[in-house]
Amino acid sequence: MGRGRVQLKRIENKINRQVTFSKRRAGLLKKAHEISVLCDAEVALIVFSHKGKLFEYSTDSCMEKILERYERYSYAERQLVATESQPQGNWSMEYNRLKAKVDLLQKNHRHYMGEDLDSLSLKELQNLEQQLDTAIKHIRSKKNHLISESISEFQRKEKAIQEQNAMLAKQIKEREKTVAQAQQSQWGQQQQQLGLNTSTSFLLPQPPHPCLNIG
Amino acid sequence: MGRGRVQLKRIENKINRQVTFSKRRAGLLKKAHEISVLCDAEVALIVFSHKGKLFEYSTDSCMEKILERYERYSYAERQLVATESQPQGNWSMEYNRLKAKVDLLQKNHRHYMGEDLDSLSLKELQNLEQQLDTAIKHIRSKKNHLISESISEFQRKEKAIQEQNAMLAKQIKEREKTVAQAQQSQWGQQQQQLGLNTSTSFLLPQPPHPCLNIG
DNA sequence: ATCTATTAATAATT
DNA sequence: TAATTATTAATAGAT
Repeated sequence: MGRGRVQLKRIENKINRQVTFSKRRAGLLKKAHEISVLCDAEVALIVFSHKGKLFEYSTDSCMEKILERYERYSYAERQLVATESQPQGNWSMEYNRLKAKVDLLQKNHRHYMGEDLDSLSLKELQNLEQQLDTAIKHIRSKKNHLISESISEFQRKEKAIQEQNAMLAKQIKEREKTVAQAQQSQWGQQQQQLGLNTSTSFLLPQPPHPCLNIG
Repeated sequence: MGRGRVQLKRIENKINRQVTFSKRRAGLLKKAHEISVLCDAEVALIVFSHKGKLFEYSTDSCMEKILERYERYSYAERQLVATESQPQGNWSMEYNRLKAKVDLLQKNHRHYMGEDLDSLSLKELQNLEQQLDTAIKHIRSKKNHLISESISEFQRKEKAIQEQNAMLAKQIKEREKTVAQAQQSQWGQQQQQLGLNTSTSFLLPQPPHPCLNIG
């Protein structure tokens, strides 16, 4: 949009760069405001010029609140960056920085517990509600996942145990057979020892049947 | 830019708002990147959707540095305020103690955001769910309280304004009467000045009635 | 998601 | 720095 297209790289001509910066900065701030109003979004925009001058836009002019909200969201990564070493220089400053962080986290935590809500605006309450709603959905989904996992684990175990049972029952049956055969042959031998003809054995009582009922 | 111009006010249609948000968000992030490259500027852009989802852009992906620069630039006071009670003895120990606290709070916070749930047991998840449920109930109750408060505030205001309206209307009517009487008496005087008997005045045309329609 | 008629942004120029 | 203008880019509404 302009006479001729433009390469996405640093404008080397200082004057042009300055002019383009002014124009595009205005456009960017305008668009930030527009999306904020049109789409009911919360926007924070910070621009430092090449020369170090600050320009900013924030929905409802409350940059601080938006930045706090941002920190709440992205603390996880932040911490990884900040958890390296201990401060080399000003202990006092670092200590206070950390203390402020603790205060903020504790305040947030109370809000997440549904406490100390008096200081919050309607908008903030709505944001909080939405956040908690999302969180609770995640938690329920995780919980349900765990539950269904443990159910299928139980089912697996049950099946395995039943199979083991069946195998054991089979083994027992086979052992019975072996025992029966052994007893039978032993009994035959006893008859032989008694000098009786095996052909007449069908007239004699059978050996007792070992009966093990399972389940 | 688009078919028909657009009013700068919240898009009420939910679908349209969502679509416009997607499109404009992409455009905004792109433009932020462009000005950053073309003009060698440092840009931080944070966008929370209506639903609370976060989108961000930052030059060279170092949001932290830019936010710190911002705070240095415009909120130098902040750090000065927090300089009160400090540990007298072992700075290192106190610092680490505080750091541990921050870690714990952040871990909790992530859980309250529905993140990092893998380390939690079923029991812990159930506790968390219950806690959030309670919190959300408090928040909703607070929210509803605020809403009903602002509704009755509006009603009060409406009533007051209506009463004022009625009073103003009454005043205007009285003023009309006064004006009419004044005109009437003026008209009567004119008749007298013309030497006519006032008793015959009923035969003469009445003075025009000044009619001020309101609403 | 993709298309396209339109508006908006802006690069070059004055 | 501020207009103007010729172009390109963004996007609203439609599909």
